[in-house]
Amino acid sequence: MRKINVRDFRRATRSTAREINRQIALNLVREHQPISRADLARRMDVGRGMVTSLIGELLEEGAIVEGDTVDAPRGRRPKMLYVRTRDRLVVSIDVRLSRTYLMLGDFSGTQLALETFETRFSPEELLEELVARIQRLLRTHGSAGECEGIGLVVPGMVDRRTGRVLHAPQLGWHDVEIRDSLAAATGLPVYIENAPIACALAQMWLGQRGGDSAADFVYVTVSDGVGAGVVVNGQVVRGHNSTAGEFGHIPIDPDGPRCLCGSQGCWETYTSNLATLSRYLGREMPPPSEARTLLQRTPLTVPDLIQRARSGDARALAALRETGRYLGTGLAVIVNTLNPARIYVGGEITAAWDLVEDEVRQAVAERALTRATAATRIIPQQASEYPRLRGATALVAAPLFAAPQVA
Amino acid sequence: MRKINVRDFRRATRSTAREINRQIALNLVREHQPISRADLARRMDVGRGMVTSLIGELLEEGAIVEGDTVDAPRGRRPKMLYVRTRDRLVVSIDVRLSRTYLMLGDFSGTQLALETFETRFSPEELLEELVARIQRLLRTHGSAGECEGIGLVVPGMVDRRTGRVLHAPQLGWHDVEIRDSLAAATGLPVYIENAPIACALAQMWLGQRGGDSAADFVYVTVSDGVGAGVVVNGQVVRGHNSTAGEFGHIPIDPDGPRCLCGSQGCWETYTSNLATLSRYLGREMPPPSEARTLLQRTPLTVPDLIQRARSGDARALAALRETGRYLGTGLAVIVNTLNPARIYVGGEITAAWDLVEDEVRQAVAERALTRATAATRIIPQQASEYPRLRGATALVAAPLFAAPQVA
DNA sequence: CCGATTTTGTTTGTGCGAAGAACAAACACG
DNA sequence: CGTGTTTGTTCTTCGCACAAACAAAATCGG
Repeated sequence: MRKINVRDFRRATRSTAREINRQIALNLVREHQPISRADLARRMDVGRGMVTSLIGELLEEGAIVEGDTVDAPRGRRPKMLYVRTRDRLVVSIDVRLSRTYLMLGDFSGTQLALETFETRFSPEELLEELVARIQRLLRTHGSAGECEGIGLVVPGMVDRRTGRVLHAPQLGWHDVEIRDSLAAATGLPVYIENAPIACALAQMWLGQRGGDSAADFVYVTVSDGVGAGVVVNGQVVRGHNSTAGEFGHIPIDPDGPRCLCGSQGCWETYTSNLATLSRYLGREMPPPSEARTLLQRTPLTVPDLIQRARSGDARALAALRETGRYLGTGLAVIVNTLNPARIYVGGEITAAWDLVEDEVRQAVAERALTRATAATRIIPQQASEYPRLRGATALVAAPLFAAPQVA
Repeated sequence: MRKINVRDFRRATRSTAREINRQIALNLVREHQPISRADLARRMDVGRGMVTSLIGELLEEGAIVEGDTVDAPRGRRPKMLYVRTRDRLVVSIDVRLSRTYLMLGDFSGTQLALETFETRFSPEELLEELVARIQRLLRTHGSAGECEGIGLVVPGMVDRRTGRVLHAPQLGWHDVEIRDSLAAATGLPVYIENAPIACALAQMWLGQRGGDSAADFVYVTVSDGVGAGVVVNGQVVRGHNSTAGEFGHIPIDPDGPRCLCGSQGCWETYTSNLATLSRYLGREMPPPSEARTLLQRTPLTVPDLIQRARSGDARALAALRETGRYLGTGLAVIVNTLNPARIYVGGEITAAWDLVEDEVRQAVAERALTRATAATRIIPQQASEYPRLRGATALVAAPLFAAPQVA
């Protein structure tokens, strides 16, 4: 039950019904491919005639392709339909504190090429490096298809309308323009988004097919900072100023460690990678001013810590478990306030999920208000799946499959 | 950018475009009434012919009414259009811990009759009492119009599909069926919802016209418990198990007072009415087991406390201010995680808003992550406006104005 | 006072696309 | 090789957006 925005609505025109049905057909193909026209007609509850007409348009504009005819028990054998993905390329970029990842993939998220380089903190230098590498990638792999766009994921808040990076503390960026410059330099459409939201989009659009793609879920990223991408009613929550999802700074303990945000005892100060490492090293969470440099210089990483825990280092295990417990405490807040169908967790700690899962679950269960919410599925996503790069891909691919905006 | 749910979609049919445009026209009338057909055509960017046809249908089914012709500087004088509200009645019911409120009003929320009685905690007895009173109300005021439905607001979680009250601690209800019984006994459609969500709906649908009805806001109710109704992208957030919005139990201090929920230091234990009163009385927050009875027996109420504060009782003022500060701490969580355009606050404490506003604002500003979010408008809604009863009215009225579900 | 002008509201054709029926194609089976 | 079955196409009907012409009701200017 949505309210119509009387200041910004989209009236139905002659072609609106067609647009709606076209997108439904496209999404049904995406979800059930390979699928025949007749099957599609049954699923959409329309005559086969209309499907022929819809599919005809989709074929013409190259959104889907016709595959081979396939065997059937009786009657004429159907020609199968597929979403065209293989020759539609996407450049996916993940800018992180340490390194920047650059991937060339296709619409389904399949990786064709992957390279990384040390992140330039100056937006101009980063732009220059990116443009050069993108052009080289596209020259090298140009035969594989046409590039439909660039997805750019940054660790910070992004204004979706203007494309400006409002605030990215890890990069030291404030109100930085990069989307339009990159688009101008490459001649390709560029989509920019903050990391947790992009990860949520990837889950929504590139999650396993037939997999119960929930309309209500949260993707929590735990790494240098802690953030979340929230999906409600099948839509990403961006908020009024594009800054929704900042769960990293919910208070856990008013007397807790100082946080970069200026407050004390934020969730982040208990569950970020730095927090976990500090716990292991037996020191206090370092003061915010030293945190960033320390993070870049320290030889020990969370994967190292997990390695040690697995090798029998009891203190490493304890440090991870405690992070798990605090992680659960924060997740309980999400569970109670948003009641998502599931929570996906991304970040280095997921590599140790078998070690910390019990702690996380228990902490959630302790604070969850109902039995149903206490049982909320919490699903780790391994870093080896490159969730942020998949998110960047989703940024480009998703708009072509989204429901048309109506009313 | 919404994802189409391939398991539950609504295909566009011949009449879909008409439905969409009909609802848009209806909502434009609602927002800009009195409005002429010609003006409507300009706002919708269509020919006047189509508006004539749309309005013809809406008039026929009684959704809108034609008013008098009105003066114009030049040309033919337009006939003004209005949403039909005066002779469309709604029974609004607000079940609270102490008393139950019963209102007969019209579609615009205008009150025709209001009565209250002591809440029966037994669902059967409550149902009986409600049915008797509703029938009497409708007999007495039957001449004013026809009743279109009953809106029922309860202090607890409600499953919207089944209409069952999942959990209402204040009433001691667990998985109670009342919607269908009430519908069967009265022959009227009954809509049931939990209080904060209903208040949010009222804000969305019955908020002042021309008032910037935001698509992203949160309605926080502070009274015996603390809850919230969250609106994102113009839609209420109910969550996967209809339990979203339970902000009352976000942790503020792990060493804080025990809470009814079994945890410690929940927001509720610092900002509920009981918390404020306990603070004034100089005692610890009472243990959960005694809380409910104490709350019903204590002679002192929050309005009393506000009265004392205004009369110069410094300790009363301090207690209220501290509640304000904690209120702000919790609101900051909402501001950072959901980034709403505004937050509405309802509950007894709003009567002292001038006394506590500074504390609230400051606490929010301290923890808000950006300047924009720190400036999030926080708007008190006085209890004298009966927000929950207005919410009950909105439950009945809103579905008739909602955007048609498409794709 | 009467025609020109302006604005509102209705009516009337036209074309897009859903709805459904009829038809053609492709295959299995006896 | 006919018959039945399923897929895919074509064709007709009808609702509704779209646009233009038309009728109605007011002001204005001579």
